Amino acid sequence: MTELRWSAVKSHKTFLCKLDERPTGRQARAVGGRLSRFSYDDTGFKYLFGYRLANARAATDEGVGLVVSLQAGEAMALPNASIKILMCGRAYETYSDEELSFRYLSKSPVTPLALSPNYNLSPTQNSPVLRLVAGERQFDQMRWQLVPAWEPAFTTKLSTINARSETVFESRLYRHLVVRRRCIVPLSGFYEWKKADDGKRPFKIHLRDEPIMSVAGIWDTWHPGAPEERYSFSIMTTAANEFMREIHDRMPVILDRQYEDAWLDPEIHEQEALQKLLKPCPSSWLVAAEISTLVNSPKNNTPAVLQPVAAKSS
DNA sequence: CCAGACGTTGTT
DNA sequence: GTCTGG
DNA sequence: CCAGACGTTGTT
DNA sequence: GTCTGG
Repeated sequence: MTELRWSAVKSHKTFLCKLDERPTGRQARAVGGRLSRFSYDDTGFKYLFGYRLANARAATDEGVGLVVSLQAGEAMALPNASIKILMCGRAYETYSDEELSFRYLSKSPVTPLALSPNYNLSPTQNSPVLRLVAGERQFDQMRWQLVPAWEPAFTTKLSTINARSETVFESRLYRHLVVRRRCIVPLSGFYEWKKADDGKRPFKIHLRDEPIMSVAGIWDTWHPGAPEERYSFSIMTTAANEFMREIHDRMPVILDRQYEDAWLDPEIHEQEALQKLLKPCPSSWLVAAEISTLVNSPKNNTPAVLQPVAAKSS
């Protein structure tokens, strides 16, 4: 029997351990901790919550998954264990219809988008997106998190809120989109969380000299032509520039205004030409301010989210 | 041929 | 839908 | 990105 | 921990 002591655990939490051998129900029952909510199947496998079942079965080649919950400092004994412990975007849009139209269409809004400020744009929410339709710039509301056309429902389990610019031309999922379906996501700014000893500290990042940044994106149509037709998009990411590296090692691709036309033009297909646009913007374009953790919950959508906290050395 | 992946970020 | 792996 | 859920049987 | 939802 090997004993584990979870001294690092600060509060009640659930862990996934990986065992070389499956504990029997009796042993597992005897070890203490908070095991009252396990269930069993008829082969003696032990589960906590339904989806753990799949994890446990999938792991049989390398060991068996067992989920346990312990209080801080609680110990738990496990049989025959060389135990491995598997413990292992957000943005804001405060511009108006008018500001958006003058910035990108050089005119008043023809078909108003009826925008209201979003201080906490989160994945799966809609955002106005600029693309070229029949040669004309056009805004449409699209869902942030690209849903591939072949998904049976307008949702996906894939992590498609971002697309890595370094590999997007090789990606089975994205490569045909980056060649023909590019778009611009107009953001007032975006948020990043900086890891610190005391947890994650959120920052807002925006352009120093412009109220709106043009973020490179790709979009797709789900069930094209059908009544339930929907649009969705993904934001291109790249390595952090020197400025952003203080906060995070990745950042969105912010386009130079002179390259916006090229990025939107669906007739441009050459990878080399497009790849040149997918670079980190100059550090001098950006400013950042630490904000409160109010931003953490997507439910908080008020101007207070943008309020800087007192300056602090980092 | 069919089955299964297709993605990102961050952490160990 | 399209590609890779078995 | 973060927040929040994550389960069953039987009984009231 | 993993997964889903916003």
